[in-house]
Amino acid sequence: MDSAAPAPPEHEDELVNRDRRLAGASLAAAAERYGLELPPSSTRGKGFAGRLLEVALGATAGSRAAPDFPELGIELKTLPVDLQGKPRESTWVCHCPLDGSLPISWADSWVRQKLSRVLWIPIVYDASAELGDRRIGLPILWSPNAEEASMLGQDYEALAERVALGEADTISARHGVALQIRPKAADARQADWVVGEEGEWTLANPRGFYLRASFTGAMLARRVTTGG
DNA sequence: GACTGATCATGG
DNA sequence: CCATGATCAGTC
Repeated sequence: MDSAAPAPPEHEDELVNRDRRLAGASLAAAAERYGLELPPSSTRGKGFAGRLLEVALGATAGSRAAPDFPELGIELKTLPVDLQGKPRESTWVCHCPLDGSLPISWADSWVRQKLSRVLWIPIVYDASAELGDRRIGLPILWSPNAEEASMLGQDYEALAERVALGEADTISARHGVALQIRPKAADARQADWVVGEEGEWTLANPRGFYLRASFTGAMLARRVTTGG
């Protein structure tokens, strides 16, 4: 049942206030409130927190390639953190095409668009917590400041250059200070046709862009300790 | 404990 | 199948 799901928020304030009312709730409690079944384990529940918050906050984009709140231009991201508020994981941003269609410049990139305005919702838990015991934290509405945009842009353009040179095979998660490229697929057997170093077509594992935990951690620390 | 590569679920 | 949503789990 999704009868408890609200209509899309019309203003940023409304969106943020909705999450403030959810803050402190466990995922189990929030799931019950919105009529979602709690997955039987965290392994089977990857992505559950994100889908739950989409329902709870009235996101509309579903699985389409659009912001979660198209009218507000806001992307919703849950961010798993430990009890000290430190990110436990990197953050998925978007697919990284290896077929020659990836924009070379940061200004034209989908990564920049996706990250231009993000509502971060911390999911707070320690290592022993079951999925349902993880708690929803206070939201942070974020846009990259000059320093953050500069870091992201430099990483992006360095990575995009490697992709453009057909060095897909040599791209690993080791590159990039804030932004990295990692495998992103149902399993390692999945493959896409990509342009190789000699311009030939070869198969490679699908990749995506991720934000390193060190980057989101610094972002959170700045926003929390300075008040915004 | 951090980090990378691998993997799980849902919907169109 | 491909996009969305991420976290797991082995290795460094």
